[in-house]
Amino acid sequence: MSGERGLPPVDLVSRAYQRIRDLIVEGRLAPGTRIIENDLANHLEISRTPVRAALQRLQQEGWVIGSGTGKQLRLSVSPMTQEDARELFDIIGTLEGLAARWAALLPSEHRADLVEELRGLNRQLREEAASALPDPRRAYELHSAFHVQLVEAIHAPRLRVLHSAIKPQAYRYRQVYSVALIPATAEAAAEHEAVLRHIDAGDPAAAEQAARTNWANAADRMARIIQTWGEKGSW
Amino acid sequence: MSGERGLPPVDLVSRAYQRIRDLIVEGRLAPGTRIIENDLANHLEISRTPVRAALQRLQQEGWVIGSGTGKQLRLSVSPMTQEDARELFDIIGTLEGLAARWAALLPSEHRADLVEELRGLNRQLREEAASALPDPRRAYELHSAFHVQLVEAIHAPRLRVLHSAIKPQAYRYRQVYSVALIPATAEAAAEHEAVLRHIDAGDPAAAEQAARTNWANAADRMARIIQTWGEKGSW
DNA sequence: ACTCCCATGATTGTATACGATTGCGTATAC
DNA sequence: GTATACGCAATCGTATACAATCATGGGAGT
Repeated sequence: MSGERGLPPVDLVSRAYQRIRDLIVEGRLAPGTRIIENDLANHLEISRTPVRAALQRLQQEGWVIGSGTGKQLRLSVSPMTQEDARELFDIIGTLEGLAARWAALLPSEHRADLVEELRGLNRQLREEAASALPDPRRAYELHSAFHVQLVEAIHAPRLRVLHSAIKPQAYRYRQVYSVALIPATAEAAAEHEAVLRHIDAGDPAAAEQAARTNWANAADRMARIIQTWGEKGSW
Repeated sequence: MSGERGLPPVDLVSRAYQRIRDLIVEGRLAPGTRIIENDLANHLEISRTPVRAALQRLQQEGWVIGSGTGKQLRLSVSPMTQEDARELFDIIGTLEGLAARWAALLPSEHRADLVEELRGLNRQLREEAASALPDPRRAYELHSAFHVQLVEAIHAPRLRVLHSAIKPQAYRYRQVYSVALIPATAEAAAEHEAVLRHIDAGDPAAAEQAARTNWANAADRMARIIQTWGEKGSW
């Protein structure tokens, strides 16, 4: 997804951003946890400056939330609620719907290549889910790759930035209930296939609708599962 | 919209963000202009630290763009191009379409209040455009308020944040060609009215479609004007 | 005269230092 | 025993100092 191999030529704030985000996604920084710049800086073995920059970005993207009126604000990890999940999934569905629409408007040659590539990913996803011992991490990677590639394929910088900022937050929810979601992979793959079919046919409206339906269903599946809360992580 | 008349309890980075953004919107920092942290800090009479934080936020929102592979990156004001305008308007239309959809799903009482409030704004907008000496600033404010209030009305924090980050960038284009756009205000107001009618009727699909159409038409109007006036800063 | 190399300046990334504000604990007074 | 006030520790915002890297220009050599 991010694919940043190569440690030296990356500035500390990007790495801090990634690492803190991972801490949150993995649940090691549990929802509601108070965030102290100093502690994070110590944990990451860097100074407060890059941590601060990373935190500001995380705050703007909604990973951490600031309380306290303006001045002396305190940061904490954004809580995970059902309403938030619903809003999140709806927004992503809308954005990806737009991506699917644009994809269906590409020249037919590009469309064919794209559909072929995504069909490959989708097939791998199906196989992984149907295997005897499904690997949640690999399923996650394949699932994520499908959606990322779809947005990546159209040349739309702003949409790409938005999507890359928001979509991982859905995977935060997905991660928590990853085991419970494995059985639903087949449905998801089928929905993916529907999107691809409409893109292949060059039908923008249908492609958009299919993508939105996919995420709406994902929201439903998630809502059904949300019952027990994530436990606190120690780190 | 901004309306932060300088109470002391506002941190420097927020103020720096606002001021730099205003510089960009007003065109005093022209598209393509190279950005030097020190110069900005001197100009704003603060240190580099808050400027840096503000710049990072501006970069993430797409106001400034960073070039240079990873390491030693240089910032410059994002250029204004026709493709960018098109993408921007489409994205905003999609987001506001979602907002309109949700608005149409509100309890009918809330809907009535909302529609009434927005009708008021729309009427003021019409009057301003129809007056003998239209004030572009006031038209801008009213127009902006309409869209902001629509999104504000539904209780959707993430959508609100997204909208507040993206929409002002459309007004950057709008600002540049503000004079040329005045005659189009009547059309815009009519389209607004269509959105309100569908929200009032509680028809989510129609409301969403109307909002998207509004922004699609806005994109067309903008494209026509850019065509004749030329793009700024893409070179 | 042209080219190449080195040095100096400019610009950014990172760390640290300092002042201010806030929340909490404790001690004292009622 | 309880409540309030005072003080200290914790944390954050801002400034400044330092290091690293890149560009640019001038001088020397061919």
